[in-house]
Amino acid sequence: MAAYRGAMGRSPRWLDEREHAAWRGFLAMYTQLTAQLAKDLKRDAGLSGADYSVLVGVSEAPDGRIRANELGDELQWEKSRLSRQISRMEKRGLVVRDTCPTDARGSFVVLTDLGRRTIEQAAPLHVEQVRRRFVDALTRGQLDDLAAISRAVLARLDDD
Amino acid sequence: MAAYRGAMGRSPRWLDEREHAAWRGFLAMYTQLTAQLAKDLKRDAGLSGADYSVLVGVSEAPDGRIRANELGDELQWEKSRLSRQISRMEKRGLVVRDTCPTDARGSFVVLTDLGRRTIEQAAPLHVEQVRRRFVDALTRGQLDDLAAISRAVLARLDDD
DNA sequence: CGTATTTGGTTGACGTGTCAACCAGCACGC
DNA sequence: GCGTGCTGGTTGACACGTCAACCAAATACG
Repeated sequence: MAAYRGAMGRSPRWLDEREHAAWRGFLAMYTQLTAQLAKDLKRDAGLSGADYSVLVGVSEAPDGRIRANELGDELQWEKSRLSRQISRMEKRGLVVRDTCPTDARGSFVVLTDLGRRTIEQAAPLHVEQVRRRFVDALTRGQLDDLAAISRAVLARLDDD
Repeated sequence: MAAYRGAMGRSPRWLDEREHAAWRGFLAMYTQLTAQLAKDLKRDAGLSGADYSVLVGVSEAPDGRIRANELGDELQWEKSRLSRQISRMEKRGLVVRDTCPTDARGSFVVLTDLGRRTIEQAAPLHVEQVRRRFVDALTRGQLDDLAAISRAVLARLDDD
């Protein structure tokens, strides 16, 4: 979603220099930052970002078990997305599915030993990379600025 | 790439509250913002974000023609990604490929009439949505803050 | 109670992205 | 000129995501 500067007939309010710099910079920064972090994570722990998110979600739940349902809410993922991701991770032995005794439709996602070892090894490395590539590049003030910016945009999205 | 708060043995420097808020907020904001903009774009113009970027890149080039090569550099895309994207767009009649007279290996991507009509219709609508959902949610100061933050992170990435 | 609706989850079809292998053509050095 | 390597691009295999259709179990409600 790059910007467009071509000809147009009486267009709406175009982006001025300041707005354009913010928007393009933001997009480029996110894209490159997450691409680099994904590479780091793959190299250091053999995980994709999706793998990592799921392992974090499951490992934080009591006993390393969580209803697929809840995990989906927490990650804000569509159910089909979660289902496919869990299938892939199950094949690799990181998690297993378990039936839910109180709701026959539902299922639990359960961390395996391998899954736990994997996330416990991956998490500190990942955090270190986030720090190196993101947190440490910014001042405390900038971190607060960014948090405020994020809140403002999210609030706007919620309004609509 | 959510954060991890589980147990760990003498981990590296964990993220404190401020850092965590900035990082999680940033990720959530980007994810939701771009998801919404993608929906807008699909609904308003039948385009994906990738379609839009390509159409912008091609339409800005003289005569609506650009070397695949250059387009890839501009978008920072891998060549295989661009190749597949162009194939899909060619099927839909938005662009066509053309051979390059001065380098038999190379090819041009050329905007069709449909492609031009499409981007000229889509661009103002898209910009309006970016304004609504992003630019107008922030103050001028915040736009400048975000641009500075982006520069800082990108500079850090470049160093490594 | 019995039917209607909602909820939890899987799957098929397909769009999209990456990596590695591959091929052809250019460019450089001797 | 002619290897040798670099560049431009495509493709196969696979990871990942969405949408819509589907199924079964739970729940709501007359």
